[in-house]
Amino acid sequence: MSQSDTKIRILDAAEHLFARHGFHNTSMRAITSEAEANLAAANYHFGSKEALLQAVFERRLVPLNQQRTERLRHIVGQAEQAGILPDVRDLMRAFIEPTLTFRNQDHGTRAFVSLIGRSMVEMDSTSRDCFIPLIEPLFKLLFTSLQRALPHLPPAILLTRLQFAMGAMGRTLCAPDQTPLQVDVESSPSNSEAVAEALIGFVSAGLEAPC
Amino acid sequence: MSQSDTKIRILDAAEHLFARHGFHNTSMRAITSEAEANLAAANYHFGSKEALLQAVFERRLVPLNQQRTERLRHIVGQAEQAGILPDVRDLMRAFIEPTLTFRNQDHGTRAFVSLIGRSMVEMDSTSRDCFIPLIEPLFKLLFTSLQRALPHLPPAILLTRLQFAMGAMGRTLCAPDQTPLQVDVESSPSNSEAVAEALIGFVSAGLEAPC
DNA sequence: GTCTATAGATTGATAGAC
DNA sequence: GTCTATCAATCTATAGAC
Repeated sequence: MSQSDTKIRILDAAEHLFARHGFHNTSMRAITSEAEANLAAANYHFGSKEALLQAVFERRLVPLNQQRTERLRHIVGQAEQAGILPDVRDLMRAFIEPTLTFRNQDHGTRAFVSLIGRSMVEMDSTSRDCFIPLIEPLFKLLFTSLQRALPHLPPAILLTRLQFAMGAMGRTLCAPDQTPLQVDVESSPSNSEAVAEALIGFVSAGLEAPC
Repeated sequence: MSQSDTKIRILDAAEHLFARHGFHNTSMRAITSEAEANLAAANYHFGSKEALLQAVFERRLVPLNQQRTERLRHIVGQAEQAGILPDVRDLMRAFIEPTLTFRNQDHGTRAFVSLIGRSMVEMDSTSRDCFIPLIEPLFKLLFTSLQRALPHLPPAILLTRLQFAMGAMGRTLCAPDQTPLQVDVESSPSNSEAVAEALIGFVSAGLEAPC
């Protein structure tokens, strides 16, 4: 075959292991082993470990971010047409919800969303060098859209609050099921939709808080 | 000398490098090099790399958490005595503020606070095994205190929201100066106090949001 | 495109002299 | 307690047969 599915199996395995253990704590051998492929094949297809990470990001993040961009533009456009301010909750939902919907597609996208969450909160330079260029235009669009929704809020304050929101969101995407700090509680919202709605409500309230 | 300061220099270097590059991306050689100590000396004093991480956590986190515990207990006690509900902002300030105050003491504590932030958001199992047992009792106290402040809120919802707050806080402690996703903005709140107040306002608004 | 074999560097940890 | 020297394991990446 001209395009072997080995390449895809390696991408899937890398996605899974980078998400679970992080970039530096995942070896090429672990990836090719899980992919049932050869170590040399991975370097043949991708060139290096870092280039493999880049490929993992690009495969899914480009279409996902396009979807989010369109939703944001639509909300801002509709509000402009109606002569009203865009709604903070609508904007944050446009940014957050596609990620969670994406998450529920299959095991691959599920792992990918964890990787996104990890990349949003980690400081690791390798991951950030791959991730930030792919997310920055969308982040700027979100920022300017929120400026329209909250015209009274100083931009510097908005930016600071948006960083808080990214922290809350990143941690949630990274480990949505598990409760990292356990507390005895009957039941926590298990399904993604409930967590997403709770997150949207939380960050919207924080963004809209009085100054 | 019976207790060489080599041990302390190694602790300081490990604290700094673990905070900046993470556990797995920091080598024992990098630590001993920065500490101007010998590789074998580090293993002599601490036994292993993981035990060194444990020692880094314990040195500062135990007194810091004791201070936070006392502040939380004081707020709950005062409210109880006055026959009113404790205030969410006061509770979150008691949890967050000592960390930032601690941060401004010297370069060592500054690096340590970054490490705490990193540990709050990362999934890495090694760091978590060392960190979680040290923070869990305090986290449970914060949770029960917030339950008193927000008696109408279902515990499961409160727990979910508290996880969001931990994400926002962890990311802030991890990288308070730098703006990971750059946006052109005149000036963002540079000093720790302003960021801390913004964070307290953000998470309190999120916790108090209607259900 | 896929494999074996291996180069070349780096890792955590330890033995043993002083 | 501190050092040199080194072990054994692991890592990324590549050369070369098929």
